[in-house]
Amino acid sequence: MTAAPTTRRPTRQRAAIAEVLAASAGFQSAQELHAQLQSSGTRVGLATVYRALQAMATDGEADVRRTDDGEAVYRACSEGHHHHLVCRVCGRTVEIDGPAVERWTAQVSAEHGFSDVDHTLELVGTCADCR
Amino acid sequence: MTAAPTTRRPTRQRAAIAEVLAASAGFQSAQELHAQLQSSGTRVGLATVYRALQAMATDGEADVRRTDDGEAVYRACSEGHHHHLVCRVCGRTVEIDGPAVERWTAQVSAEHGFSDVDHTLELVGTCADCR
DNA sequence: ACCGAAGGTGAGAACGATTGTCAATCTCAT
DNA sequence: ATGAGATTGACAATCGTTCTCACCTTCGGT
Repeated sequence: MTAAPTTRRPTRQRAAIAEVLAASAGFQSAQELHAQLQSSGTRVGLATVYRALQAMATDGEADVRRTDDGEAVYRACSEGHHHHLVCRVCGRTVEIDGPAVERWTAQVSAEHGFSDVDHTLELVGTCADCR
Repeated sequence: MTAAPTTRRPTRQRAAIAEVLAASAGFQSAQELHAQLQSSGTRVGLATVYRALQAMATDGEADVRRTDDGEAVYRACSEGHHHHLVCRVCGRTVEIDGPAVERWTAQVSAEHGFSDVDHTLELVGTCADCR
């Protein structure tokens, strides 16, 4: 859980995947990432994308989350994080920053004796234009 | 997404499913629930179990959560809306109530002109016992 | 109580994301 | 350069979940 038991070698594919992941702000599924690589001309197998993402998640280089329909989505771990307010009709997305929420989560976590707490917050509503 | 426009009829199967769900304390997958019904002699189709659980979740009668491997697990929802603090190691779950978060989301939503905003917040960390 | 209409059910097929398989390929240390 | 072992990729195999469709129930009117 703390170290990488299996030796991990640097490869062209891993680098490409890490790069694409780091380049985008939000969470992406393995399939989306694979599609991006394809369209950018980088030929990488889908299975490899899955394996690389899992490895990164295990090594703490990526965050994993499950969408409502069970798809696994990944995000580069170190980047600053924010949340999204999504319109359920047109899909418009607003990035929001929630210092208040961050503070609250930290407090609640501590109260229950939890450490290394990560959080996911998503707001879904109807935007002014779609009302 | 906000109301249940489709009329929902009471049936033997729905009742059985709701009962089993209410009878157990923790989260269960649709498959586990189905197995329980089978062994207790209640004959219900797996597809029906899935449909019923989804309906209950939509109607706010059940809580849904995704396990790390993407399986959907359900639990009877006591009442009111709350969030979860889940241990990433042992899966222990603490229900938390976040008036501060509720307030914050309402405010942010209003600021951006969004209405009927729903939110999902999940905290994942390592509990004291698993540290 | 009887009927037609619309929702509900169940068995099995279909789906789609993810994982396993295995020969070919690539990296690293020697 | 070379051999050992990690990595890759095309494809098959899993497995939870959803779809299809013919049959069964419940509901509202009569």
